[in-house]
Parts: sequence; C-alpha cells; structure tokens
Amino acid sequence: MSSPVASPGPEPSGRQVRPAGRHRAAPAPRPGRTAVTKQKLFDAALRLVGERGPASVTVDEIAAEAGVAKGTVYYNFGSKDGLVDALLRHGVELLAGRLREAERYADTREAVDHLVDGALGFFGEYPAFAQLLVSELWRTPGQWHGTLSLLRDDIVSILKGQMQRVADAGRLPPGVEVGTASAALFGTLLVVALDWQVFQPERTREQVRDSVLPLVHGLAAARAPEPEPPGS
Amino acid sequence: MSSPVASPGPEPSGRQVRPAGRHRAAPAPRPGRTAVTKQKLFDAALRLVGERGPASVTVDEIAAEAGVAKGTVYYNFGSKDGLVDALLRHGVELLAGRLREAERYADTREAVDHLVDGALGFFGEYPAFAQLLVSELWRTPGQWHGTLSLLRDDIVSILKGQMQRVADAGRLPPGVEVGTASAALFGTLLVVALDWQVFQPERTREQVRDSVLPLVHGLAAARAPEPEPPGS
DNA sequence: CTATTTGAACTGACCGGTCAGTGCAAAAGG
DNA sequence: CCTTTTGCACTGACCGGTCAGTTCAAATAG
Repeated sequence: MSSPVASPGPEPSGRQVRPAGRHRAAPAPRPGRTAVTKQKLFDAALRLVGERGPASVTVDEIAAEAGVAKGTVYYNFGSKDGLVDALLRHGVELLAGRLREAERYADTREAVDHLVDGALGFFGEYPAFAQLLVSELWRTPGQWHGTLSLLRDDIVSILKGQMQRVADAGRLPPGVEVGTASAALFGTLLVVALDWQVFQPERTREQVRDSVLPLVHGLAAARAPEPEPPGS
Repeated sequence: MSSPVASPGPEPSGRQVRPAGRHRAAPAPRPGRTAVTKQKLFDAALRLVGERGPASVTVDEIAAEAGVAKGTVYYNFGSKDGLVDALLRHGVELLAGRLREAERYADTREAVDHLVDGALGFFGEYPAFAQLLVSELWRTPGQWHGTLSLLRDDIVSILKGQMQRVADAGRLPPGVEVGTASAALFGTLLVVALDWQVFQPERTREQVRDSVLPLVHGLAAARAPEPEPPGS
C-alpha cells in the first residue's frame, strides 16, 4: 500500500468553482478524506504511468485503478499533467531524502555505501518510478523537462557532494571530473536497478548491492599512475 | 539529414523489412524508390519518436515530416508499430556494428577505448535514438519489450565480451561481476551521452570522451594482483 | 506494363476535460 | 437536543476533438 508519495499536504490545486466561505471560514483542518484520495491516486498513477508511460495511460484508467471517479482527478490535480507533475515531485523528494541520509556518515566509504544502498532500495521499492524517471528525464521538449531538470539537480547535487568528498580525499583517478563521475554513478545506479527488476527479479537487493559496491569502491580507490593518455 | 539507418544503397545484404501491407507482396526485389522512401520515413520517425515517444507521435506527423503520404507508411510498414519496430532493429544493428569494431583490437585497453568512443559517437550522432532506447528498454509490458530484450542482448553481449577480457586480464576489482560491470558500463555510457546532449550540448564529443575514459580506465586497470576471487 | 506513391475520404474507437448534481459532516441556529 | 444550512469532496454521463487504420482511384516512376 505504500507509495513513494506520502504527504498529506492539504493542497487543493484544483480550481475552486465556488468562492470560499464568507462566514467563519477554515473551521477545522480538512479531515483525512482528501489526503486518502490523493494517496490512492498517487499509488494508481505511479503503477500505471510507470508501466506504460504518461502518454499511454488514460485518466479513466487511473481513476478506475484508484477506485475514484474521473472528476476527482480533476478536482484534486486540475489536469492529467498536474497529476504527473505532482507525482514526479513527490517521488524525487522521497528519493532525495533517502540519498541525503548518506550525508550523515563522516567516513567517505561508509557514506558512499549508504548512498548506493539508499538508491538501490528506493528503486527496488518503486521500480515504476525508476522507469518513469528514466523515460522522461532527458526528453528535451517534453512538458516535464523543466520540472525534471530542477528535480534532477536535486539528486545530482547530492551525488556530486559525495563524489566531491571522494575527490577531495584524492581517491578519484586522475582526469576524472566530479560532474562526470556523478552522472555516471547516477546512470549506473538507475540502469543496474532497472536491469535487476526487469531481467533478474529473482536476485535479492543485497546481492545486487554487493555486486555494485565493489565496483564503486574499485573506482573510488584505484589511483593508478597512468601517464599515457590513449591515442588521439 | 543523417539517420541511424543509413543504407540507401541498392543492396543492403538482403535485409528487407518486409513489404507488409495487405497488397500483393513484392517477390521481385526491385528497390527503386522504396529504399529512399523508407529512409525518409526512418529519419522522420526517429526524430519525432525520439523526442516525444512512440505513443505521442501520430502517423500523420511522421508522414508529413518525411514529406510522404500517409498511405505510404502503411504500404511500406503495414502499421505504426511495424515502423517503430523496424526503426528499433535498424538502430540497434547499427550501434552493435560500431561496438563490434572494438573487437578488432587485441589490446584490452585499446579495445575498451574504442568501445567507449564508438558508443559515445553513436549516441552523440543520434541522441533521439538514445532517448528512445532508454525510454523503452525496461518498459516491462510494453509492446516492444520482447523485441528490445533481444536487441539488448546483442549489445550487452558485446560489452560483456569486452568486460570478460578485462576480467580475464585480472583487471577488475575483486567481487565485481562481469554482468554487473557490463550493465553499469551500458548505463554509464547511455546516461553520460544523454546528459551531454541535453544539459551540456556545448561540450565536444572529445571532451566528453576524455572525461569518461579515465573513469573507465580507473575501474578497469591498475588493480593490485588480488589472487583471491571470492568464488562464485 | 508493373511497382510504387499519392491524397483524400471515412470510420470507429478513444480520450482529456467539463459540469450539473449528489452526499455528507460540521457549523449555525433555535 | 434537534433542525437547517453550508460548502467541500466527489460523481459520472457527456462532449468536442483526435487518431490509427482502411480503402481506393488516379498519378508517377522505372
């Protein structure tokens, strides 16, 4: 039942047709009704959109999957795009939260370990979100490109921070740029997680993690004096 | 101009996409304008599908972009899916061809260099294809998942072959599995290429390559002779 | 002559978005 | 304590528009 988006934030982004109360308005904080509905919609939308892509999923399907009426979607999110947008934001926020946990560890190696583990855990829990992310992140003229660019910065900056620490410790091979290493790490984690879910679902998360960790460690520890740039 | 499928030649080794269509089949291979028309359709389809995804692009748009009548699409490919399917196959075939060139080099390091360079070159030349690939490759119930799984195997097996050579040379850190390393490499190359195209288009391909190479080399080289592989 | 392409008309389904109306729980009023 | 009002949250039939796919006669190229 869990969902990557769990925030009962009372944010009726849908347009209000009626003027708000004119008497003593705002009597009491909205009961959990709205939050529950939004949660159900997030769950359903994540499942379907992750599987088949935002464009191929109909609002009717999402509503049906969530067990609510179509109008409810528009009441709560204004539009199909609004729903997807909110879904994206919440998902990234949750992922960023997990990655940021790694910042708590003073030891560089330990921090990297938790970074990898956090990312793998999140993508393993919500493969549909990983799929959604990878599908839309680089879609240039996409309607979510602006939003996603910002969201991407959130995540990459976290990775960058950690990689910078690795670099400061002098553990990065010469010539490797922090930005490139971060992008590579991000791509590696995404692809490894998706490959795991799609092509090797029988593997446990620990197995996958233990196969990725030495790879990352191998990169972040080897400092080979290679004074010869390959042919050019 | 330019397309991942470049073989307007009169005889592409008999690789016919199948005339499809419910009209009389064409037993007499007389590629007159057909090849040119298909080429135009591939170009247009790649551009649009890569940008906005297969589901969001209409056949009318593709036909218009290609400067061809809608009926021609159905005459040549039978259906929209047929067109996308052929597009996928041709693109992967071309990519695989480039990657396989790396197999010609006896030196492991040199081979890896050319592997990276080839992949980067291809993705840089056809970013729309990279986008299409990354969007559809892990879409589990997608209509192209079956096809793409096969195509993925083509590419990954090439990468795996090279990584195996690296492993045999004892240059992989202990504990790193070849399969994982291949998937990670694939993901790294894809993501780095897409990031380059989308977020840093001003960088030259050489710059990007030179920032990735030391990263890969750092991983695949200079490992203390660790004669203790943790079994399997 | 045949293979290929054209271009337009048509259809049948589907989809995003709308809106008048319903249900209900809390506040207001008595 | 009971009745009435208020308005939020939700409903679902409906509408205008779009699209994949079909068909075909005429034009064009080899």
